[in-house]
Amino acid sequence: MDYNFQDIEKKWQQRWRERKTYRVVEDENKKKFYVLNMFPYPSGAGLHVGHPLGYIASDIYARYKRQKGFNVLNPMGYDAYGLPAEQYAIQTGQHPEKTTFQNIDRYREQLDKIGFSFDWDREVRTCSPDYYHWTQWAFEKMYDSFFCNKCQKAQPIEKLIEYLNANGTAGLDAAQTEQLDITAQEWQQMDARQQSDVLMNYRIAFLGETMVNWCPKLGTVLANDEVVDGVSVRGGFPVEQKKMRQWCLRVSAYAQRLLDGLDTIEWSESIKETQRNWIGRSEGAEVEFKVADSDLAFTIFTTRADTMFGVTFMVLAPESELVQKVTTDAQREEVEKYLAYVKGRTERERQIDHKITGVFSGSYAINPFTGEKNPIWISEYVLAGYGTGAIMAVPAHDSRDYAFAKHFGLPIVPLIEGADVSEESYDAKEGIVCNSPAEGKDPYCDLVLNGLTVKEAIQATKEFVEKQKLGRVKVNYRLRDAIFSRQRYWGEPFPVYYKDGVPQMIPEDCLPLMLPEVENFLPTETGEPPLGNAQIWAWDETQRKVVDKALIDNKTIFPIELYTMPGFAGSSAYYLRYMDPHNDKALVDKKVDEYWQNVDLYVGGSEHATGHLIYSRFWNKFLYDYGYSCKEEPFQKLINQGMIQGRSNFVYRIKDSNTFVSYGLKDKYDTTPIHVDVNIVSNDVLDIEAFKAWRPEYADAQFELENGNYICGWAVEKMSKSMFNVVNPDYIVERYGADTLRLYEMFLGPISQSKPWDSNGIDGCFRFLRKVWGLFYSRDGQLLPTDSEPSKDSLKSIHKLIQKVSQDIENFSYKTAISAFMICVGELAQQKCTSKAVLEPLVELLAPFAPHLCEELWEVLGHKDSVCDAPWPEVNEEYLKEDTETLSISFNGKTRFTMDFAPDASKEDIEKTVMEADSTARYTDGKQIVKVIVVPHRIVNIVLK
RNA sequence: GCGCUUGUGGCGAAAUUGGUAGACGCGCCAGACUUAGGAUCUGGUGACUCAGGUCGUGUAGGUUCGAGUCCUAUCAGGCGCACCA
Repeated sequence: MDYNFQDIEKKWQQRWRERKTYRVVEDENKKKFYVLNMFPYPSGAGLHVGHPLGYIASDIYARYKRQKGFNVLNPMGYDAYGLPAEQYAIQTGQHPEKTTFQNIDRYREQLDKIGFSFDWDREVRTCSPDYYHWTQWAFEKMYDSFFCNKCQKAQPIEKLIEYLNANGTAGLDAAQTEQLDITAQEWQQMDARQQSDVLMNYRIAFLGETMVNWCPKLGTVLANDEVVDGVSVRGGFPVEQKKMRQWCLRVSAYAQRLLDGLDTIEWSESIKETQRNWIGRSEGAEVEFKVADSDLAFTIFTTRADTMFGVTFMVLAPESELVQKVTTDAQREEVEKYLAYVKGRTERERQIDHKITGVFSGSYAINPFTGEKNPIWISEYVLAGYGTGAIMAVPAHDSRDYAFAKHFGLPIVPLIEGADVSEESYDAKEGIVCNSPAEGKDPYCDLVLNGLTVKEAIQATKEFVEKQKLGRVKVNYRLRDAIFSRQRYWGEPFPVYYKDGVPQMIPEDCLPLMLPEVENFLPTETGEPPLGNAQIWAWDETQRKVVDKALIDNKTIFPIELYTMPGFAGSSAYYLRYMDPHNDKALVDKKVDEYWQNVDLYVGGSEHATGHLIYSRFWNKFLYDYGYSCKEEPFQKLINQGMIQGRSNFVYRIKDSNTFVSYGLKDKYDTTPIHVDVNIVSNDVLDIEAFKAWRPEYADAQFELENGNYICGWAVEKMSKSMFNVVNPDYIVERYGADTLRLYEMFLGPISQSKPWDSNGIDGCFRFLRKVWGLFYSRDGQLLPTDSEPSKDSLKSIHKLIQKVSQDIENFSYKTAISAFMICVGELAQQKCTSKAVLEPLVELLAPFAPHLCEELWEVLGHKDSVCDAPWPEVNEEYLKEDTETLSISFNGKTRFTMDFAPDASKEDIEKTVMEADSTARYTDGKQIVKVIVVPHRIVNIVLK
């Protein structure tokens, strides 16, 4: 009987649905295991074979863990807010919700065909109100919090208010936008609006006047990780810098904890490193410089405190507020000209060409270490957003300062013994310091650095700075606060209304604030975001509900926020919601959260390293501070699946003709390569009839063949519609079955590596499953399994397999596990094994990989329950033992001969026997054996003299 | 520039603490069965070769009885950050 995968798969998918095989409930008697995939954005194109890669990998692991006796949570849902649906809505007027739901249905249909063990009762959609209820709730919590630097955690804003009432900002150590200096009395005398502004400076979700990445084409702001090379990731439109009042999240407050947490989780080194880079911690010192002949002073940040004596000029960022203050009248005209030039340069231009530009301000700063006057320059090479927006320039030991100094003819003073700075700066942080003043010689300070190493000098200078109160030791981070507003329709609305311009949160018990209906998804004529088109969009404080905005009276009825939240809002805590998706009292019940804890295994692409994977760690840490999440890190182990690229096929048309030549003959003619749909090519052989039918213009095409076949050329490219290289999983499922697809995707190569989709090997996986089938049914449909005693050989084969597969799954080496299956099944077939005692563990082991087939075979073996609850077989070492062990005897790294030993022969026995063996002399040219080394893997090495 | 990472047959790739390099699959070759087929099954398949062997894991050294694996240098590809002081 043939392996009829179509019937089998249909049958079991239906049973799983009916029996709710994959439903999971909290069970205190079982250990939990939480497996999660990054949930997909349901795009209109549907799934291609790249999408399920990670899902299959995690599904195998989930099923394995379940058989191991764990209570496994393996949920799936949709990241349903997103730009494409909105763009489509703008073009067609179709509501994004409709498009999104259609796409979700399509995804679901495709996913169901692959046989995943998802618990669909736990599905979440970020766009559904009972989900975004908790996104809004978290936002309100962040609004009502500040970050205490001393205790390194979020605290209720009331605590801050209490503190301000008692002390003002004196001694306050909280994460803040800018340093404020307010006395308790001043605070108490402020009106509501002023107090609101002060609190904004500390809130974790806050309104900030910040430079944002504004994308005019998309009509919205973008987060830093949504901009690459000065253009938007989505669409590739130019992005410019613009100052806007925006909602922001104080992610930077958590920089240190985000960094420290990396040491506690099992992620790949490369992705941890990417996050460390993005956080960009640097230790240094802030030093205050006074401006000569004025009351002004400013602070610079440096990581090279040891170079204080090599400062020859200062540089301010053009955007710095100090620029106007330090510019002298004589220089004003030139400075203004320069500022205008900088303003005209786009972010992109600044990133691409690093032109050396700048202007002298006319003022001088006094080096607190030497009393020397250093000219203050203004240049775009100093960034406003990093450190203090001002630097001390040490041209001898910083290449950028060096280039600037050379360009403008400023002095260069080397400070390290033997450093030659005539051609380039000496940037390395090593060597012995010189040129600092000798002891007692300097009227300004008695710091002696000469003779110290750079590292020692940095330390000594930092201590000196702290002691003399010239500044302070400071840690700086590159990580910026996240901009949290988007000028779009299709996103979570902010639960915020404005009373006299002061933001107010909609009461927690009135959430969710539902996304209003609009007629038009474009910005309004007055330039408001799309929500400006909503008519029913005002908050009535007395009725506590949303009302028509015509009623706004600014007494009890107020306008609601028009911005919506960005894409990462909904994806930042979804893993918590899966634990308790139908709870309408809390994001997740405390008890339930304590059961599931956090995600044990998270699978997804590495492209989210500086986006989602930072934001959700931040979000979770915030919730953790309040005890809403019981684990500080959301994702314990992370596996990054590689991207599946497309493998395009080409046909070669002779120029100005309708004749196509096979790949091997193309060089004989002048040909043009043309992309051909990979779905009508198999093993690079073109299906000529299908090709003729593909496009009307090819209907009467002529072909020049090689050995009777038309061979296509190929190339690895991005999988995309325009290259005709998109392989749809439905097609593979139809032709080979879901189990073959699952097996083959895992057989393609290591999960974490990017690789092209290449259907050339899929037959091998299909053949393997058919061989498995062949162990159960003979060709004429007879059932083969019997209760007979298994042979020693077959027991050995299967126990070897148990050992190997168990190890490989734990290491995510699915490919080698499948190889082991192939070997074992080959051996069992050869042994004509029919014993249930062997076939049963085989089915148990294979079930995570090929669940449909194994359910069927499990039933064939007489079981009534589902194979997912079958126990994971245990290896019995007894069966693995050999009767005799053949040892290879080698010297000089080569095997020379072999000898047989009992498997439990001792090392000494082996040494003795080899030493005395007659055959030895034949191979050793009469040389004497001086040493016999017994090593694992049946190898004995002898040393000759 | 800094950081991370990967280099093994025609291809995708295996290889426990250093221990028979190339498992397994694809492709290719040969054979079987066949009223040629993109079917199935069996065997072979790193390269040279005087047929005994020799050489082979990007390159060059080193440690070792023994190196894909460890060390040093170097080359090439991929990814991330990048005027971050």
